[in-house]
Amino acid sequence: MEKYLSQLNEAQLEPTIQIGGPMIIIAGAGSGKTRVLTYRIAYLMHKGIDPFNILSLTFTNKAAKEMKERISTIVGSSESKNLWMGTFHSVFAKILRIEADKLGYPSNFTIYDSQDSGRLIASIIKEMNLDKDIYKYKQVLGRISSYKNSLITVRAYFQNPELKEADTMARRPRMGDIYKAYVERCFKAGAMDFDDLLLKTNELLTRFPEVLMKYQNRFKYILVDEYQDTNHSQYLIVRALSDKFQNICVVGDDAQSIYAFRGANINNILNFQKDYDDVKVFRLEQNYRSTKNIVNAANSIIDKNQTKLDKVVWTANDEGAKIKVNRSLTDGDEGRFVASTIFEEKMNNQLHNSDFAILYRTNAQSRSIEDALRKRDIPYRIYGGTSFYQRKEIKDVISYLRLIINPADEEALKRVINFPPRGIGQTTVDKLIVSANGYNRTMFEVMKNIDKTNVKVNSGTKKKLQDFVTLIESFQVLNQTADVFELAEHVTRTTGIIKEFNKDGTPEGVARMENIEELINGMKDFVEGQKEIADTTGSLAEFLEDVALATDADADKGDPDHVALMTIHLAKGLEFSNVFIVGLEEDLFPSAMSGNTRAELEEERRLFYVAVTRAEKQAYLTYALSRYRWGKLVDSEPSRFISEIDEQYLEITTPKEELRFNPMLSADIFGDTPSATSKKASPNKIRFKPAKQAVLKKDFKSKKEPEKFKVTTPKNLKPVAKTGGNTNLFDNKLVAGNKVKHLRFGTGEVLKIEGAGADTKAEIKFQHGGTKKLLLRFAKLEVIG
DNA sequence: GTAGTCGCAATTTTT
DNA sequence: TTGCGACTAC
Repeated sequence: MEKYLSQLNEAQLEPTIQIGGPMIIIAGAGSGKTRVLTYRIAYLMHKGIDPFNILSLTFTNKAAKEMKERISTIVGSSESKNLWMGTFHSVFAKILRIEADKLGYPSNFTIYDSQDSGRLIASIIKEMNLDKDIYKYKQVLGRISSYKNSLITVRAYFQNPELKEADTMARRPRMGDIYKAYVERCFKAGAMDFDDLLLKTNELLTRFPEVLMKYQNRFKYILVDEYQDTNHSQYLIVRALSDKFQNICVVGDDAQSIYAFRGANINNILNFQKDYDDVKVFRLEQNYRSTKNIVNAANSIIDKNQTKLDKVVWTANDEGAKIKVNRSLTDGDEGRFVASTIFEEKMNNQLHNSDFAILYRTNAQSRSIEDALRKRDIPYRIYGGTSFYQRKEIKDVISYLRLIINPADEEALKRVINFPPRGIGQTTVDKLIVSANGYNRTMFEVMKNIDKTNVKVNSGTKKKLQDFVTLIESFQVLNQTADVFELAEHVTRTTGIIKEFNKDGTPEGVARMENIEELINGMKDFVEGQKEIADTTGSLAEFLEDVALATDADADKGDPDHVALMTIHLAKGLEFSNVFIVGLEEDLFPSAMSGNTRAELEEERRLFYVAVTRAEKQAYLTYALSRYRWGKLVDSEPSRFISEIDEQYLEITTPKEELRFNPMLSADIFGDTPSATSKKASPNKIRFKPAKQAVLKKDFKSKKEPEKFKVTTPKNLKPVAKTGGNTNLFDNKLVAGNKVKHLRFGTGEVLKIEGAGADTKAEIKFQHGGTKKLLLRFAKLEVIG
């Protein structure tokens, strides 16, 4: 143990060996807080505290797993195995299963993911005959989620006229009714959504003092990581559990609070000292991760925020390289810039793919980056997005398994009752739902007792329904003896899922098959893995719980040497040698949705801070002048965040090719002139338009746009039919065989056209100067025959 | 009841 | 651009 403690600096050591009492560790980015947390837990155990009495709550399952592994190398795995470690959701799901009967739930309750919740809400809105344009299911879901996170139950909702009034003002007077129906349907289906896992835990601890006492006595020592991202519901759980012994240690960084949108309350960390008596406060301010340039640049960003704790992050590391800022014409160019930079850096400095990460604000941005990486044969992996377990085919298989465990699970039932198609259509399903609601029974029960109900279906359909019930029941029997792997294989075969995806030889079908195979292989690993863990049985129920709470950040498979692509949110807690932060444009980052309040903008700024502080050695900021958004090319302007960084930490780079090929530059859209002399005169300046002018400017621009493109497309270039009414201005096409004249390369013949839209290229054989591929939107081509 | 086509809305971020 | 829901034709 001494050996480990000696690795810590003094600021780290103090909180590590502080055993009892409430304490807060305010840990700057890269200050080694994970190390402090792990060593602290190891130290507690070293001091004789039973791991059964330690609860450690982390932000992701992956973080928990890694921490557990590190602890087991210090104290041995037989000890560390008994630690309670995981996300709020996974830890309390386990506890809720144990205590489920107290709340009237079955212990095998299903966990609805957001997709299940969304579908159920959409279905309720439809059943209530409400206008789906006013009651958008996503907004309704968000609203319900925030009620739950604030512990506003259905009853509390109806007792508080203000809430109802607020929803009525928002033109959604029936919100409370939807909420009520949703909660009832979840309960009837034996299902909890993500928010329920916290809400019901609170209910459990408040309604049953003896249960509270039991867990207070069990969790004598509680640690919470990423405390700045806890919501009210989580806050109350922590408070309740730590109330007796007050051995509560929270770790966090207010500057990295980026989850307010899902209810995280930054005040939890800001007010921690008021919540407990004699709070010991520790600060970790030395950054071990990044260069001086990066740390200082990040500090200059976060300085712009008003709401923050007092803290100065510093580093003893090298000065390092400046942050490179790159401007591109389009998102496609941005991708190419990133790919070619990675390519060159790898060559020049013997770096690995895994030394690079590309971070973006929204998942939709990954596409253009992917395209460019693929063209350069750079292996990459996308984290997040539609995760593996969200894929249709996977959810279908999982839904069968969920039904085996819990036939009341309505969302699972609706997914697979007619998949693969077995002649049970929407009409029949609707009848079942109506009947089930009428009898206050589950759909499955209605199907099973169809003769005793008022459901009117023809005899053929009745037979089909009964067959389906029998099918599921036969699986349930098999589940008594078979393990997860065997069961899943049986299910996919007998239901015809395999056949369904195999029958069309389409690439999609093949890909889906492969995904299902991967799932089943994963089950095999799960079965094997569980055998080694003492207190688990490797049951289907456990597998499903893992799946329900798995995040894509948890998965770690495939070739480890890849470039990582992910949203900034997902990157929190990670570090990479070289980091690209792409899409630094107004209305994208900061997001257009966040522009209204100071608080929202500050959260965006913290997000930017998180992004920059991921980099160890080199950070790149990129932005494009125009970008495809929902299929249309729209103009963008540089993010205000770039200009908020102190200029001395930046290096502005603009590739030479852009100057050469880019007629847009000569259109003087920056207010710069493109001449070499003026470039020299202000090499490191980006001109920023004041944000306030943004709206005006957009109007102005949209009128000017056609003008701009005349520059790129000479008048006598024959326009070919444009697609739809879509204003895709790049669609003027050449055809192979055209004779063209290029300003620099002279005359030539078009050999072929490839690509589409903004990426349309022409391969042209010039009379002098050989064959070249030119991007049409850059090349000044004149058709001469 | 099914399958195929069409039109429209969507993009923040996730346990 | 994609994906989903609604509509239509068998």
